[in-house]
Amino acid sequence: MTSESQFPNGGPEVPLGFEHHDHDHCVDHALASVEARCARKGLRLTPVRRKVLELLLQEHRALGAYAILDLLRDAGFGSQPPVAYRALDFLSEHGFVHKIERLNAFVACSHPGENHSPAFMICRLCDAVAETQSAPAKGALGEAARAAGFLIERTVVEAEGVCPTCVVKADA
Amino acid sequence: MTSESQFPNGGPEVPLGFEHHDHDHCVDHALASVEARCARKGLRLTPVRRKVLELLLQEHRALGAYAILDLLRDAGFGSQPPVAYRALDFLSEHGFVHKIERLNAFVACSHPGENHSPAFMICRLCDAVAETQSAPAKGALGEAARAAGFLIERTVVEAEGVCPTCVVKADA
DNA sequence: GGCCCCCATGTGATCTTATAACATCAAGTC
DNA sequence: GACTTGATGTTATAAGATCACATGGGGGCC
Repeated sequence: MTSESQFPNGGPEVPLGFEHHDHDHCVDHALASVEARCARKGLRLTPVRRKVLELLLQEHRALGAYAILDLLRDAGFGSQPPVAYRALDFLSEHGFVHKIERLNAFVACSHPGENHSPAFMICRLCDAVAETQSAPAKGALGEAARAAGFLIERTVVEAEGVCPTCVVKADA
Repeated sequence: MTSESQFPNGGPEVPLGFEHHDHDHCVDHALASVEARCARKGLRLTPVRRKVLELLLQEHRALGAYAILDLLRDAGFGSQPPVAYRALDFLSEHGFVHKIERLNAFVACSHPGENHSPAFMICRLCDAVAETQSAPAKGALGEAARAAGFLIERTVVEAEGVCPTCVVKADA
């Protein structure tokens, strides 16, 4: 089931960053990096948590919690919602995955550093998601917050639109 | 039920804009303004739609679709989810209400103009929501989008944190 | 007037997403 | 070896959203 569910939106040609890359390498690299960070910070990257991260890295797109749960079941883990949600809670609490609020779905973090306020570009045609950086506190929003006395702790920044690949397709 | 459900998060003192104001006046004004805009654009502000907008203006905070549905039922309208969702679809399509993705909830638009990309500040302690403007396409996000060839059509910008009132309370 | 079409509304059923509550279990501490 | 803590597993249920189909009201048209 894993394999035929992998690219429901038209093929692998528009992965997370809107570009091709050496995927196996990037998965391994990301996993290793997260393992190292967990070791350093004394976090327990247990089998379920590691598997969820690995699945998200492998699929390289936003997955709903229940899609993840299906994959977990296939991999021999528990198959009840809390299993997936707890792993996702842990991973997103520590910045290893992000929730895409607009899609009620999750992606592996594709950004190197630790502290970052991610921003996402979501293609409404193929559902591809790319992560980038934002600095919302620096713009109009930050100004409004300061003026109002509002303390920003976290920001959700998601742009919806059309990814480069789908722009080309639409023109054709 | 309408009245006791009105301020479940600690009282009316921190409404939409984190500040006091003449609420009756602001509701009437907003309703009239939306009516005028609908008339001008040939949009049908039907009784259900008008009621939903009025409820959101009156409560002056983010309400979930089912909370709205309860209020609609109390007001004698249909009580099945599509009733609320259809009205909300209409209202948000035309920018009269906004969905807060982070809360799966809806607020009446508190911004005058027609074309705007709203941004929100959400207090995690009292759930108050304030609307402001953002220009996400101008900052780091816009730059990344241009570089990637991504066409931004719409943005979700939501800041989570602590509102001025709750900052004071927390200090005390 | 009578007909038709469009759009909005109402309703039942269903689907998706998320959490509550409680039992078990393994690792670490004293 | 008993005790605590955090992770996992399972059942049940809450909360959010949509599908499919029936009804009904208001224009335009003849």
